[in-house]
Amino acid sequence: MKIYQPHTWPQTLEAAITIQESLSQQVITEDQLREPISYVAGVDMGFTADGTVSRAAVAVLSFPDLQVVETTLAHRPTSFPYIPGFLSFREIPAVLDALEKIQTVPDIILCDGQGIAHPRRFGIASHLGVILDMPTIGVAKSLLIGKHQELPETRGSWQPLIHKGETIGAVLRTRIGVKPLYISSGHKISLTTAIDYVLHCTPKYRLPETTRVADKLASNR
DNA sequence: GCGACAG
DNA sequence: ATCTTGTCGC
Repeated sequence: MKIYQPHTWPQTLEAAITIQESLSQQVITEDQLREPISYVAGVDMGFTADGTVSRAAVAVLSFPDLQVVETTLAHRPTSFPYIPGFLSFREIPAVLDALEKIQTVPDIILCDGQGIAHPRRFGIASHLGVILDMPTIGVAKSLLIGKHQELPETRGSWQPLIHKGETIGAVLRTRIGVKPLYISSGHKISLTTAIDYVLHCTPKYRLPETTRVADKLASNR
């Protein structure tokens, strides 16, 4: 798919914050999808043992049957350290390289990490969504910010994630007896719709099939 | 000032 | 994220 290069990549946290505060104003948390959805994609990152090389993987699956239709990989030198709150600056460059190779343009992208459940409401899913101007969902395995009530053990149960009095996402149980997932709107999708799609993509395991396929490729296994 | 902290 | 062995359960 064709990628329109957005902004230049910052070299300081101060510059990164300026970008986040500016672009976060473009995030849309209402449904603006092209339905019916035919393809969903998952993106994930892996790094070489010494961390100097980033490896991005993209997996496009058909929807709703979830069959793998295409995968791509991209490598590039790691250029930004991991700093909580700034994950996108470390991972998006390589992700864009991998997405550029994709022939089957997905209708929704599930990202590893937060959407608007972020200090400045601009996690990696939102950042990628704004750059691509397409629907993205934040699917994180752990909490970055926010608080929530206890979650029932039933699959599909969820609780709103609250930060500074506002609902920024949801804690979702995709399987009984395992840790929940942290879901949030990335761009052009509402929280409830995002939850629906995540549940549809997790028929058997804790993580979405999209993420599992991309994960395996990114970890080089 | 003291903790918390996506991957 | 990555480094690591065995172990519990379907």
